[in-house]
Formats: sequence, structure tokens, C-alpha cells
Amino acid sequence: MPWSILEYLRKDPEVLRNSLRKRFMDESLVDNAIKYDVEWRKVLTEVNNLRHKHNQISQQIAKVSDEERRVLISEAKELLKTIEVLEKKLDEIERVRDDLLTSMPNIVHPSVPVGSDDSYNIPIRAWGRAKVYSEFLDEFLRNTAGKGVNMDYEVIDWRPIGHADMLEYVLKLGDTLKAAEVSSSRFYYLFDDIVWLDIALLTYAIDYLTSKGFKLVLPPYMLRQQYMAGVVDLATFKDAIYKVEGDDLYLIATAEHSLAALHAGDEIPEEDLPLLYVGVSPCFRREAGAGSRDIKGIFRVHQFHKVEQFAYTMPEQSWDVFESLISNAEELYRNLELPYRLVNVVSGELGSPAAKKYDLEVWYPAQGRFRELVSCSNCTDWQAYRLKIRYLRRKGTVRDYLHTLNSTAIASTRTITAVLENHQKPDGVVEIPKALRKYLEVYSKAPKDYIHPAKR
RNA sequence: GCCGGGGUCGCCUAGUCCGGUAGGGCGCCGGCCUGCUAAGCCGGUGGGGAUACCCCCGCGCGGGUUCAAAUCCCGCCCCCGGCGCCA
Repeated sequence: MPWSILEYLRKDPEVLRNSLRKRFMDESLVDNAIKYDVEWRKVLTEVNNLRHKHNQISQQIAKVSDEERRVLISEAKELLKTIEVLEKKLDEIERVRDDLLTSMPNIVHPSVPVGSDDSYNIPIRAWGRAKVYSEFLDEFLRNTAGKGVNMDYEVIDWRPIGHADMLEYVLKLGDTLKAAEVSSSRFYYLFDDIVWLDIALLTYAIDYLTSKGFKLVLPPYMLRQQYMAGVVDLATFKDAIYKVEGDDLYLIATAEHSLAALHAGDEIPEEDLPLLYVGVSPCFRREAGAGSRDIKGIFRVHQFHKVEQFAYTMPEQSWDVFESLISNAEELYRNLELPYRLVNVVSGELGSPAAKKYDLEVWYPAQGRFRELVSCSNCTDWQAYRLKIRYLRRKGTVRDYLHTLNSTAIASTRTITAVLENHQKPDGVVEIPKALRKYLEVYSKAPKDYIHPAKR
């Protein structure tokens, strides 16, 4: 039963305290959990002893005479009363203990920078030649060379139009105002060339990853609460997840959720690992904590399409696979000619499931900042424990929790915004990345090289 | 949604009517035996707590009846078949 968190809780709790400190969370959680775990084991032993006594009496009853039976039955009944009281106590302790355990975030990996917010993220490498409007040069340099990673750039003397205005007013290929009226804010209608682009981006990513041996999956878009709770933490549940009224179903916020649930309860032989999946699905997000951030355009929306990489691995494989998932993502963005930097995300911004996370951030010329397009996480055994997914080593003699990892490949709407800003010409024409051409050529009405501003 | 059948230790299966320690086969692991292999024999093969014995829980899930539930009762989930509805 070596779930890393429970194991450390019993053998070396300082590891957990230290991890919580790095996340700026209250480390008393650990001592509280220890207290309840010790108490739980103590009461469990008491209950088990009483149950044993009761079982013994119960088994005698079948074999004795009528008079003896009457005596034994009343004895058993007495015992049951005691057991019942103690079992109630045990259930209560167990409930508290499990709540404490499942509220425990994953253990922060030693290589994760410690810091409270994303200004402490550490850039690891950068790629591409960023178009930097003169006014944004200081900001650009502060976030590249200033943080120890050099990135090629060219200063431009015109300010590109922001992706939201491009979509809505220059190209006139999106209508977020009507969508807000009929749905609510953060919804959108997209038309023609942008829809082709959305489709092409998805097939592009699918083609790339299936060529690399990933198994293609179209997963359920809704999951029961039990499985959703195995994949996400409470904060995500509250802020990101839509509930379907009248059913025990939740809309997925990413294919990661369904792909993690795919092997819930399974035991996977060592020789089958790693299992690599590429899922494609719509994603539904409440964005409850977002306030009015990115309220314009389609950067932060309630629904979008995403191609997602997901891996099940042996514990000793997961850090290598982690690196390979992010390098897949990088290659996808390099081929789209989108300049990016890769950051090692600070401890304070890590979600509970993740032990370590890389974000791929593309430079947005009109906004003058880097923005997250890809998030790649190693969840180690955090999800596997909750979903009871184990590996079998050496023909079933060792059984243990495996590791799960996930990474964005392409999130459609967000990638579209990056294309609209980075491949925009001074005259408002958007050049389509050549890597997408092949996926657009199959459609007679799809654009092939350029998307042109609407005629007025 | 309705009617019927089903869900037992990795797989197959007995036990359910009639309540009393869940049995067998296959596979797998370990051991014995043996020129080698096969066969044969012995033990193990779910979760948890103790770890020197050992104990508790586990028959789709959750309740109930009972000293005692795989077995009886109630609710739910899933699978198969039929009917209905349907892109």
C-alpha cells in the first residue's frame, strides 16, 4: 500500500511539511493527519478484536444445544452493542482522516522553484524570434534575458492589433457579443476561416502524436463525481467544473480527466507501460475565479477544443516521460512558428495533483507579454492512488500505484489567438503557418495561406 | 423508460431455492522432485491493521433483517436480451 503520501505520513512526515511550506499552505495539516491516522489504527485494532470475539461466539452457536445457544446469543447481543458504538467512532475518525489525506496536495519535486506567484517561475529555455513592439521591449527583456534565458527578437515599430479585435472587428470571423447574449460572456460564435483553423489545429496535433505512437482516444465528455474527484482537487472542482443538473455527471474541463479515468481500478502489467494516449475533446470550464480577466475575445472561454497527451508510467519512468511530453508540445509550437519560452512553474502556483509543472508560454506581440498555451504536469501517484490504478511487476508479485502525466498538445481557441497576433502583418492579413497547410488542403473552402481582413 | 436474465478471490466456475468458516479448475509466483523440459507433489496468489504469532474486512455498490448474509428484504450501478423512444 505504498501511496507516497501515506508512506511519508507514517515514516517521514517532515517531507510533507516541507512540501506544504513550499506551497504556502498550512503545515499543521500533516500533524492533524498523523493524529487521526494513529487514532484510526488504534481504534481499528480494538474493533477488530471485538469482531473476532463476536465471530467466535457466532460460530459456536451453530454447534451447541438450545440452552447454551440462548446464553451465547444474549452474550453476542451484548457484544454487538459495544461494537456498534466503537464502529461509529471508527467511521467518524476514518472520515476525518480520509478527508485530511485527500486534501493533501502532491509532494513538490525538489527541482521546482519555490515562490508564491508566477513572477517567480523560472524560464528554462526559449525558442523563436519574437516580434516586439518598441514600447514592450523592456517588458520582453525583463522576462527573457532578465531571467537568465536569451530569446531572439526583432523590434517592430507598429503595434499589432490584439487577438480579440482581430477576430471581432478586423477579420469579422467571431461574434462574442451575440454569444454573450444567448449564452453568457466567455462564449463565442466562430465562422468560416477560424473554424477551419480550429479543425486544422486539432488534426495537426492528432496526426503528430499518433505518428509518435500515441493511441488516439475520443473520451466521454462527462464523468461521475467519484471519478472527477480522483483527478482534480477541490479548488478545481469549484472553479472549473460544470455539473449537469439531475444526474451525477460533471462536464470534463479537459480530456485529461476522462483519460485518467480510463484505467480506474485497473492493474496494468509493467511490460505494457508506458501507455501513451492522445485524447481529443471539447473542454468546459466555469472560469469562476477569473473575474474580468481576458473577458474580451476567445483567450479564456467556457468551452474550447483540446488535443491532450496523457501517459501512464512506471514510477521510475515518469520523469523521462515528463520531458518527452513537453518536448512534443514544443515541437508542435515550433512548427506553428510561435515564439515561446518554457517555464518551470513555481511551487505556489502548482495545482494539488502536480509534483512539477512546465508551462509553455507564447509571446503575444499585441499584449507585450508571454501567455500560457501549454501546461505539462507530472502527477506521480496522486491521481493513481485516488483512482486505484496500479502496475504489476514481475508477473504479479509487486503491485503498486503507477504514475500519471498530462500535457496540452493544442488548445484550439488559445492557439488561434496566438496565431492572430504572431502571424499578423501590418495590413491586418494573417499568414497561416505552413505546418497547417496539409490539414487545410482537404477542404475546398478552407483558407490555405492567408486569412484576409473583412471587406468593408 | 419498461420487461426478463445476469454480476462470486486475475480468468472460468460451484454455492443462492433451504442463512452457519467461499469450494474447484485455469493462469501466475515460490518450493520440492528431476540430465533439461514437461508432468507430478506442496504452499502462496484481494484490501487493511499488527508484524513473533495472528486478526479484521471482502461475493457489483449502499442500506436493512439476524447471534450469523454470497444466500433473505429494500435502493442504486453496470452488463446481456427484448420492447419503446431516438440523431
